[in-house]
Parts: sequence; C-alpha cells; structure tokens
Amino acid sequence: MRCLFVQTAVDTPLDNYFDYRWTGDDDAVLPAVGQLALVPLGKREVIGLIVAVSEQTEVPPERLRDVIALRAQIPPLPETWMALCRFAATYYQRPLGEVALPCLPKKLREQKPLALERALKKLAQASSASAEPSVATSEAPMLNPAQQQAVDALADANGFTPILLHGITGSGKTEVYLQAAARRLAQSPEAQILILVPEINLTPQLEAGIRARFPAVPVATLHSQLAETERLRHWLAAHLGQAKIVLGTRLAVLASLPKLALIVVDEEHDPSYKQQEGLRYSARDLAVWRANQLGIPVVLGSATPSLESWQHAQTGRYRKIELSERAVQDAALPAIRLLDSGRNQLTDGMTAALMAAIKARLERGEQSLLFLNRRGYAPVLSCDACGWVSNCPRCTAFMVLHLSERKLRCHHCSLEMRIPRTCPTCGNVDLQPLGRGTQRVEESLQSHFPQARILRIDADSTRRKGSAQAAFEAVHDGEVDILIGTQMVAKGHDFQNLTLVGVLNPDTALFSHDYRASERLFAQLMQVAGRAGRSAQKDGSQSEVLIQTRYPQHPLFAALKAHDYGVFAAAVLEEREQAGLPPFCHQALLRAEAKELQDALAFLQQAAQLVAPESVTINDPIPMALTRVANVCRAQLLVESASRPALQAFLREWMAALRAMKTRVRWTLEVDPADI
DNA sequence: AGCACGCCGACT
DNA sequence: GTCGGCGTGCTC
Repeated sequence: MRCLFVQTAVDTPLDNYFDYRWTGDDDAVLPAVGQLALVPLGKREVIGLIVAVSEQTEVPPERLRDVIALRAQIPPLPETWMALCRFAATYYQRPLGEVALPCLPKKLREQKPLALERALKKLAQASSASAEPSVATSEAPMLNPAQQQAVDALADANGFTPILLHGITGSGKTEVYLQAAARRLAQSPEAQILILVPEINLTPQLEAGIRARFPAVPVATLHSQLAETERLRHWLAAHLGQAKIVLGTRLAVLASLPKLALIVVDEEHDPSYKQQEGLRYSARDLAVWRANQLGIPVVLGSATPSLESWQHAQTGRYRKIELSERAVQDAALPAIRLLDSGRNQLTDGMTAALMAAIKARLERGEQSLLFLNRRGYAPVLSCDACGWVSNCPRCTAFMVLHLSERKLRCHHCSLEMRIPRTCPTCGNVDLQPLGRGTQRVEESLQSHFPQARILRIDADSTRRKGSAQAAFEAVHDGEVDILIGTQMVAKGHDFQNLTLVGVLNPDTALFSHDYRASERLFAQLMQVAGRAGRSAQKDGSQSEVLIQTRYPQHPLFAALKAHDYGVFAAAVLEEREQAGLPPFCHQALLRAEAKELQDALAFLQQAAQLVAPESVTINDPIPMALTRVANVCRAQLLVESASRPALQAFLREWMAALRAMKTRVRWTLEVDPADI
C-alpha cells in the first residue's frame, strides 16, 4: 500500500490549500494534478481541484483526512486551464479555489458522480453515432478584400495574433468569424474554436448561422441560462475535445478547451463581458490572455471598440483591420438627424418632427423603433403641492411608477408598493408622474396612432422565459409597426423593414459622473442606429435616425452623425490621457458595505493607511453614487497607478493586510472596475 | 462561504 | 420552559 498526499484547492474564501491523504491500493487509479477529488471539509464533502501530489506534507498527521474519491472518470483539467485560473486568481486577488471551482458545472461537483456518468455515457453514444466531422464551406459568400485580409490573418496566424476587427453593423464581421473558423478547422480537425458573444438569448442569429454553416461540426453552447444537466454535457464535450466550436457568454472563457486554436470575441466593447459579482473578471481580457498563453490568434470584433482595445490598436499591440463598407449589397448608412428638444415643443416627450417621421413610416407600411433607456411608466411620482417625491424607503433612489401593474417599484431593491391615492404628506389628491419611461411612451403612441400595432420590449415585458424571443419574432414577421424598447432592442437583431430609429432622451449619459458613460452611450447609439437601413428601401429612400437632445452641439453627436468612431475615440482618448484615466492608468476599487455610512467610510479610511503606496495613488473614500441600497450603505475607495505591475504589487500586500484586519464591515476588491 | 457552537428574547 | 436571532470560530 502506498501513501500519497494531495494538495487541493477548494471553493472557500480561505487563501490556502488543503492537504489530504490518498491510500488507494489500486495502482491503476492514482491522483494527478488537475484531477478533481471529493474530499471532507469540516462537516461537508466538497470537490477539490488537485494542484499538487507529493509523498510528504507539512500538515501534522492528526489533522489529515482521507480523500473520499477521485473523479478519474474524466481526464485531468489541462495545465493550460490551471494556468488560466492561477492567472485570474492572482490578477483579481482571489484564492485559486474560488476561481477554479465555480468554473465547473454544478453537476460535476456533486457528491455522487451519477450525473457525470450519465452525461459521459450520452456523449459516448453521440460521438460514435456522428460521422467524421467534415467542414462544409460550400455556401460561404464571397468576401470583400478587407474581410479576406482578416480571414487570412486569422487562419494563417502563427503564434499570438490579436486582431481588432473594426466594422459597423452589417459590415460582415460574422462572415469573417465563420470563414476563419472553417479554415482553422480544415487545417487541424482536432482544433477547437471559442466564440464569445455578450448575450446568447438576444443574438440567436449567430448560433443559427454557425449551425447552418457547419452542419457536421459538433457545436456546444455555454451560458448561464442552460439547464444544469445540459451545461454539464456541453462543458464535458468541450473538455473532452469533442465540441469543435464552443459558443458562449463570458463564462465560456473559463471553460476547459484542451485544443483551443482560435478565439472570437464578438462585440468586444460590450459591458456584459464584465462579470459583476463573485470573481469580477473581464472575459475579453481573459480571452486575450488565453490567446497569448497558447500562442493563437484572437479576434476582437466591434463597431465601437472599447477604448482599451482601440488604444492597443493605435500603439500596434493589436493589429487593426477595418471593414469600412456594408457587405450587404446596396446597403446605405442611415442618415442621423438631431432634434433639439430644448428649442422645439415636445408633445408627450416627442418633437413634431419625430411624430411626423413615425406617421410617414406607418403610411408606407414600414417599421419604426423608439429607443428609451428607462423602463416603467415614469421614473418618479411627485406632489406639486408640497414637493413630496416617491423616494424608496430602503434606497437612495426614486420608486418608479409602473402604471400597468398599479405599483411603485424600486429598481434597485425590488420593493413594491401600491400607488398612493393621495400625497402621503399633504393629502393632495393630484399626484403627478414626472418624466417618462417606456410604458408611458407606449401609452402616448397608442393614443396618437390608435391604428398602429405597438410593441414594447424591456425587462418588464419580457419577464417570462422565451417571451423576448417571441417579441423579436413578431417584429421580424411584420406584426409590429412601432417598437419601443430599452437597450434590449439595440442588440443583434436586424429588422429588414425598419427604416426609422428614434432616440428619445440620451442626455443623462452625456454628463454622468461615470466617465465611461459617454463611451457606452456612443456604442449604444451606434448600435441602435444599426437597426435601421440594413437594406436599401424599394423607393431608394434612406433610413433615418432621429435623436432628440437638448445638447445637439455636443461633440459626441458630431462623430455619430459622421459615422466616425475614430474621431470620437481620438477625442475621448485625449481627454483620458489629460485626466490620467484608463486606459492611461490602471485602477482598483475597494468597496465597503455597512448599516451606517460612517462605518463604511471609517473602514475605508483605515484601509487607506494599511500599506504605504509606491507608485500608486490612494484616493479619498467616498460614498457611492447610489449610497444606500436595501438599507445597506456603500462607500468606495479608488486606487490607481500608471503601472499595472506596481498596482498589482500594491494590491497583493494590501489584500493580505485587509484580510488580517478584523472588521464587521463587508468589503470587496474589484480590479479594473467597469463603473465608478 | 458553510456550518457549528453559544448565549439572550417571544412563543407553543 | 423551548425555538431562533446572528456573533465568532474553524475547515487539511
């Protein structure tokens, strides 16, 4: 009998490994690095990831416990995947176990390997049933020179090749992805391609396109809405190398892909690549790291790249390829017009010009899309007589009026209450909704255009599973004349008969305290503008985008009108450089939560004194913009540095000191925060 | 994080 | 007299 010791990472916030004894008498089953093992941890039994196997241990024998079982049914996680997790753990300052184990499907981490064995059986059947995968590219359309250049660069790449593919909606980025994937698969039948998309449910077209183009290639999808059994099966297909194309959302970047040969990040600027809870990673950044580690090409596609990626392209770190024409025949860019909502009279929040444009579309049997990034009926209910407003009792925010449900609802803590009939402070019976959300616009449109078929798409109208899909289909099928929606409508879908896009009120994002708000607004407007005019109209008329704003002279709109992302990016990058903001500096944010704001601030004050900064600036603690949510007060402390290594070195020391500090304040550290 | 143990308030 | 609140302590 042999006695070995395994060192495992388990999913706890503890920053240490746990050692166990292995006393198997069967030499056919031996623990190995990368294998999963069921181990006892306190009163629980959990899955650990073996990070080392050795014949000795530092742990005193009386504390050691035995491994319960090895998950020898599947091959060990590859070393490249372990390295990815180690990098993410170090970079985002979390223990390895907290990074690595949540990447695995829940059903793989159960005490009984029943689900695992079932899934493996099913995969074995599927792979023996399917014929040798062949790569069909027969129906692939011709590429224009820029597309061809991108495909060649990706397919012939030898080593790490990051490519920023800059192309407007309809410029044929998807075709580049598909043909590059086809070439890579043709070169090496073993190869795996990872394709990341922001939200799989809102972009079913890419998945359909992939399956149609590669009917014989095994495709696996990975996203958060997958049922657990299915997720296990898809994850295993990727881990076993059976799935050649893996299409997924941000979490897919952390999948085990032993034969990874190409990574695609579609809409690379999209904020949903940033995980906003748990390990706050950027899937785009990890994708680039992974490509670098493996020495493979990665393509970042966008019409409005993130300023980080754009800057890398400027300095030559990334190769930039421009797709400057719409690949669709005869397609024209929509004309963008600004409507001054300060000077023009508004009726129900709309200018006469916008109303007339909608009316013209209705008469021609064409579709219109109105974009308003605010759901509900009105953002506030107020009393003219005494100045009462519908504040949320638990948050520093207004309760939003949802007239159709006869409710006031807080969008931050989900508190709901009945709409008061009279003012709670003065008894006034005439309470007024202030401002407008999508529900109110829907109501106004219905009264102005009673014969029109109007559909609202926002988080409220699509609560039920599959209802978003159904709504988009109704628009495609021509069952809708006017579509009104929040940012949900900006993504992915191109509507052939849509010739008007109206943007109702983008102004709040122009002067936000968050310096990234204008970058996001530009991307959003460019994206929503892309919904119009993808194909030329029968009568030769051009599609148009009408933007209502009080600040038509704002430089953002000039760049938008010219469809010129480069001009916008250059201006913003210069501002950022002057102000020493990202991408010219690197940031981390320490957030604290407490019942009393003072406690959170005091904790941060103390935290700021813990470690002497070197080439790092520690700012003053400040309350967050939304100070109180669900009766918890939040404050934050920003640290920045021009040097990433200096920031990383500081953070490592700081984390150790913070962990040693005993406090009742809840805190989290976020590296490269997305919103400030 | 879980999950225990441990000592003070409103209920069968 | 018990059920249960969350404070603090530990997990190879």
